[in-house]
Amino acid sequence: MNQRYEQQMKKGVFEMLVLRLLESEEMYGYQLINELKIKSNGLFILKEGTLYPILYRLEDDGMVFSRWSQPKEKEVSRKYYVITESGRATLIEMNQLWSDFSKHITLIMEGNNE
Amino acid sequence: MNQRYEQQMKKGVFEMLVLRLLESEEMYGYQLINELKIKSNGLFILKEGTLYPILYRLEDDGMVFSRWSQPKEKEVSRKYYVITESGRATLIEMNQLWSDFSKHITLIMEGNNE
DNA sequence: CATCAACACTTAGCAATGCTAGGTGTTTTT
DNA sequence: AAAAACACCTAGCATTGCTAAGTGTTGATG
Repeated sequence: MNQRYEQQMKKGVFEMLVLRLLESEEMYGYQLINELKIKSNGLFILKEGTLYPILYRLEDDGMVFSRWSQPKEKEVSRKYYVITESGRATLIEMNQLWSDFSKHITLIMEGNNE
Repeated sequence: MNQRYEQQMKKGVFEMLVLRLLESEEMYGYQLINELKIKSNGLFILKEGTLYPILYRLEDDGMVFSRWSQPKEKEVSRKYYVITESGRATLIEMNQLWSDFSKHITLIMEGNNE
């Protein structure tokens, strides 16, 4: 099938998923990509050129804030992202919205051919 | 919540939903907008500027073809869209993909905070 | 019967977002 | 020493939904 459709379906949930991962614990960019890949069983593989702009947007919107780690000898400095109260509140709403959507979509897709 | 997130979530399933409606019976543009609105309980309201480009894309991709109705006296001519074999096959794949996505997303969203 | 809403289709141009493809620099593996 | 992996950044492109405009018809409203 056309790869385009697959990509389009994935769009729109990336921000929610990233925020969801950050709800559990603060993470840095590269880590988020790996965690999402693992947790989604390889279904959601974010590209760096996709993730970083998402993080900057979330930060602009006040959903997260970032801090650079203080690396201990022979460690790279990493930029950690931390979810804010506003981010947690938004995540709850996103989750609700998602439940609604998926319920309705499933209904339409499985509906009888009347 | 930011309206942006809502819109983004809806993107990506519009084509699938339109194709699903056309699977039941041929329809014209305006009709599709109303049917989707009713079937989704007002959740998915396609704008004309969104739907028509979708239909043209589906047609370009060979998922549907269109025919103008021969209006009987005092009736407007309407452009009906009919799903093709290729469209039916793609719809099956889209449906499978959607099931996969929603399953994984729900898992991540509901997963324990480990 | 004039006006306005609803029906029905079309499209140019804008905004948002994911990706490509490049860049920088560090650490680990080979 | 070289290559791969880690970690971050970003300009520019492609796709897609929407705004806002246009055309023309039919039906309701006063």
